[in-house]
Amino acid sequence: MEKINLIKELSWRGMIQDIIPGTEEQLNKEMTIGYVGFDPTADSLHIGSLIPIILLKHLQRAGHKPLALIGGATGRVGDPSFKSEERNMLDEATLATNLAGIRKQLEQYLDFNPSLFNSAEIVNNYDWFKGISFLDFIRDVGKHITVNYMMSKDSVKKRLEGQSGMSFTEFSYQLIQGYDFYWLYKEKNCKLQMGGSDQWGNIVTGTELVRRKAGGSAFALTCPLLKKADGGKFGKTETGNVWLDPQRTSPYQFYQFWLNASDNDASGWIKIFTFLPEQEIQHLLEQHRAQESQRILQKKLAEEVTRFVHGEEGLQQAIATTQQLFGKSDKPVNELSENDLRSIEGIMHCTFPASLLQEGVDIISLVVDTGIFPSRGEARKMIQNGGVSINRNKIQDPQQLILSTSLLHDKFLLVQKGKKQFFLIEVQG
RNA sequence: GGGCAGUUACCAGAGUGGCCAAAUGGGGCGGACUGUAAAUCCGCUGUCUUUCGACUUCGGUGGUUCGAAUCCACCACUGCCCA
Repeated sequence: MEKINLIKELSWRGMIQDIIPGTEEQLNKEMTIGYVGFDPTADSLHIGSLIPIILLKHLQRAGHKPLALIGGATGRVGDPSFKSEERNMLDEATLATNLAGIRKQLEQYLDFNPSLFNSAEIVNNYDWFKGISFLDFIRDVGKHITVNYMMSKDSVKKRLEGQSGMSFTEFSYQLIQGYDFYWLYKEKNCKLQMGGSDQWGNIVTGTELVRRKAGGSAFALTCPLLKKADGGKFGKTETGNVWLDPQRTSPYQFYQFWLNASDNDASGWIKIFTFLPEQEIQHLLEQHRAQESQRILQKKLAEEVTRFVHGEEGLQQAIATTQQLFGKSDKPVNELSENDLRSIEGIMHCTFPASLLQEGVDIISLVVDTGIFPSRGEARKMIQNGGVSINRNKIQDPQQLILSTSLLHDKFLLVQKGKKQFFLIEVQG
């Protein structure tokens, strides 16, 4: 395998925000063990965690050994970095399920084959923290770092200036995370930590501990935090977070998320979230500029990331569904075969008693009884705003009756809430 | 322990006895335009309701008043300053 220069690779992709001098030399010198921490805040990772995963993946591809640290201990405390308020602490049971879920996911994305010289590994910082007493910790670790140093961190300063204050628990967080790095350095010869730029302060505390307590040198780099070009939060859709777990976010929804990227976002994201080589990306960018309405970038981006996360099969499903829902939008809906309708993956299915349709049901009752809308008032408002369609026909009149003659293949109704949220009602009985 | 300031809808933040379901901004959602984009414009944004309207909300609990987010008392929480 030809040697990839990790730093060069990451920097053309725009994935380096801060880097400790000497990191590149260290990586060129020897096979280096590097780690990234994952927060066990849910039992699935979401696309925000995709960046750390990709960082590890790049590390592995460059011939170094990736460690994924799951924060079993730190998850109990809560990272205060740039959050305006203290986070809820997780109870032990939730934490355990979350850890298991995340572990399973990580195993899909990194190569854990133990015969590999640089096989990935998962570690849980609870394993080393559970044996440390508070006294030991403040004596052996706290001793090396001054409060002045800790307070000078931007993440801490912000909270001290803010309205909500900061508990000692949160303040200690950087020491705990710093100790992780020290422990991994000593026990696993891990010399590199990567993470989002909001972690920079915590990471540097770690390298500081390695230097003062072990007399060694440790390295680090951070990746810019992602925001949408319009300043919005990254990774949200109409329906909430975008998860990696196909149970929570179907491959179709996942694919749609990327497909909906704005031009500005897509050009940055394609470098970060795909492994395509520089030349190919340059080429795509040019193509896209030439014919913006074709959305070449978005399509490629969605394709690559969906394949990475959900595999070829998930991708094909997602594309098929997309074409059924959007691709034929100028053709009449009844061209969709029964099979097409059934195979539409990732949209919400609901059922409705057939008998009621014989008489005709008013649109509002239909849409509320199937759970598509939570209340009649809301459904009415949405219809009055022109936000509801049945079988691709916009409903104009909130009083409108839906009859069984509207059914596709005598069974289905395709309901749209807004432009992009689809529901398939199947009549029964 | 003492002094001061604060607690309003998803967030920020006005409101200081009736005109308050509560200004404004942001966010969210929908629509138009477009390329399932961005920008722009328009509508909705406490709950229920076809309309009228009904009901619940301004940290908590009591009180004053015909009437309280607004006044009073106590409690809780938060921030700042002093010890």
